[in-house]
Parts: sequence; C-alpha cells; structure tokens
Amino acid sequence: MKTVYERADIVPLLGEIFRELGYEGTTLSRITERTGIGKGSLYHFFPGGKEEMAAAVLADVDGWFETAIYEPLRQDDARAAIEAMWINVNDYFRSGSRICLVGAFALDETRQRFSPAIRDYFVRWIDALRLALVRTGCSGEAALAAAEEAVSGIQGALVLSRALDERDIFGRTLNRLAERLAAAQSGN
Amino acid sequence: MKTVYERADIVPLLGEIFRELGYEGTTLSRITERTGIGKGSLYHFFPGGKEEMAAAVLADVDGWFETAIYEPLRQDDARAAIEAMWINVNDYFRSGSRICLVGAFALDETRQRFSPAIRDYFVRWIDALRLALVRTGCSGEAALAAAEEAVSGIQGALVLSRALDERDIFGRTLNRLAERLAAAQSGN
DNA sequence: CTTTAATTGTACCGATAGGTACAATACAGA
DNA sequence: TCTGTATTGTACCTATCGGTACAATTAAAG
Repeated sequence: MKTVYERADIVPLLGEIFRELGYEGTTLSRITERTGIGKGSLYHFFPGGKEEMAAAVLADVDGWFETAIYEPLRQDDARAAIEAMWINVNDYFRSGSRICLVGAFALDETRQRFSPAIRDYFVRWIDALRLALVRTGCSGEAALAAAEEAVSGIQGALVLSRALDERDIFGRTLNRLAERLAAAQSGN
Repeated sequence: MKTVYERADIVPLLGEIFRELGYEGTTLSRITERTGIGKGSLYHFFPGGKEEMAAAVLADVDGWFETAIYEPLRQDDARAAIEAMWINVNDYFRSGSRICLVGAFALDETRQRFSPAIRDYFVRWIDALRLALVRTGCSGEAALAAAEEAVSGIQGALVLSRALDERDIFGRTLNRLAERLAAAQSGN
C-alpha cells in the first residue's frame, strides 16, 4: 500500500507541525510520525531538506495573507477590508489556539535563516493596513502608528493567550485592537 | 587550567543562550561552546539536565520581575511604579534586542514542560499592574483590560521589533502603550 | 601540609538527528 | 498493455543529541 502526495498537499501539514514544535523541534521522524509521509517523499518534494520545507511553509503562509488580507486592504473599500481583516485574523489563528509561525520564527535564531521573508511579511502587513487607514481619511503619520499598533497587538495577543491558556482572551484583545483602529479611522 | 563556577553565575549565562536559541535549539555542546562550562559542571549543578537548566532560568527571570516590577506595582506609589515599569521593561529587553524567554517558551511545545511557570509569570504581571491601576482610581474592569493590553502589547512589541529588526520600533510601541495606560489611570 | 568535599574534564553510552542512495512501486500517456 | 517518469519505502551513513561514570583537580578547613 502506497499513498501518493502532491507538494501542495504536504505544505499545510508541515505548517501545523512547525507551528507546534518550532523549527528546531520539528524533526523528520516527527513529520513522518504525524503525517505518514516518509523521507523518500519529503526529500523528493523538498530536496533542500528541512530548511526548504520551512521556507515553503513560510511562502504558503505569506501567500494566504497576501490574498486574504493584504490585497483587500490595498484595493477594496478600506473600512470593509479592515473589518474583514479582524474576522479573518480571528479565524486564521483559531481564536488564539494557533500561533503565528512567522512571529515564532522571529523570536529565536531561526530568524537568521528566514529573516527576509519574516521581515517582508510584517512590513507588507503594516503597509497595507496603513494605506487602508489613509484611504479612510486618517493622516499619514497616525495611520502608520495605528497600523503598527494593530499588527504588534495581534502578535502580543497570540503570545498571551497561549501563555495563559485562556479561551477568551484572544478575542477580547482583538476587540480592543479593533476599537483602537476604528478610532484612528474617523478622527485624529 | 580549570575555572570554578557557582550555580548563580551560570543561570544568567544559560538564560541568554535559551533566549537566543530557544529550548530545542539549545544544546549542551553549544552551551559549552559559548560559556566554556563543560558537561561535568553543568550536570553537577543541574542534575536534571537541560530541563532543570531551563527551569532555573525561568525561576531566575521570574524572580527578577517579581522584585523589580511586580512588588513595586503592588506596594509602592502606583503612578511612580507604573512609570518605573516602562523604564525597567525597556532596559531589561534592551530596547527590543533581547526577547522575553517566557513569551518565547509559550509559543511552541516547550510550553507543555513549563506551563505553570509561564502562566504564573503573566498572571502575576497582569494582576500587579491591575492593582496599581485600581489604586490610581481606575475602575476594576477597566484596570484589568488596561493591564492585559499593556502586557500583551509588550510581547507584541518584542515580536515585531525582532521581525522588522528596526532599532526604534520597540521604544515607539512602548511609548504608545505607556500613553494608553496613563489615559486609563486618570479617567474612565 | 593534610584532609576532605566540591567541582570539573574526559571518555564513553545508546538513541536519534538530518541526509543520501537506490530499488520497488505507482501512474499517465501511447 | 507497454513504457517511461514520478513517487515512495527501506537501508544505511556520519554527526550529534542528552546523559552517565568516574578519575583528576580544585578550594576550604584544620
């Protein structure tokens, strides 16, 4: 009995494992153990080994955010896109029970391997949000500050909700952040 | 040639290594490589091995925050203690170039090993800050929300400043958070 | 200067890390 | 059905993992 995979099917599985175990904590044997995918397949699709796997996951995450969040913020109706962002963020991170892989990689030495990708993810998020805020009539400087505050706040909410292991704190914090952002839109 | 250590001297060194490499990324050989301390000494002071080393570091960090930040928040003049907190936090995290070990451990599977210590660190921080806010005249509910927002915001600032690798963003975010907290003190 | 206990360097251990080689298998197109 | 390519399981490699054992060395007390 043999199961045949495609690269696109494997990447999300790898994503969950890297999220849970971190880069160093993710071993090939644990990947096999959790997914049933053997080394043969893994190195067939990712000849660069573990590092290429993690890079593929980062690119996948980045792509998801690009189409689901950044592009709407840049192109669609600003207020609607911002509102949709909060909903999508809450869904994506499963109300705080799922962490941000990019943020986690930023904290330890893993950052050195992927620093351009990590940096880019956050720069583009902040910039897309900033542009949306400007379109609502917010001044340039205030828009940047508000965008940084929101993106930074989301990362903090993820850390805190995992640390406290409380169901509702992520949603509560997201609501506070959304209110702050709404305040930045109308006035100032 | 032989150097003699004490446990108290080793713990801070281990702290910096765990901070940089994470729990899984920290190996005994890398500890030796960076500190010159061999396995003999390491297992003499920490018979429980790597896990005991990390636990000792967490306890050390916790102790520092307890005396430098939590106790003043509970006992000293509330406004002065809050002001001192922001300065101490900025110093401790070296303007964002040093991460929060407890927050980092919270993100991956390492959390399972130390979840009570991780939880406690944040619960006590939030609670001490909440009490200080109440003493300034802030209502109970608003105080809890503001305390959560501040502690969560600090963690987010650490993630973001590492990810962007920008010198000034940590200080900027801390200033914003301090202003929010100041606003919670006077009114509401 | 001894004695004694605390501390440390070195040599080891089995298990597992990431990675390679390659034959066996599955599958798509002719 | 046959053929060639894509995919996969297995065996194997070296390096290193966390950990143990213990003799050599050090510092402290008398």
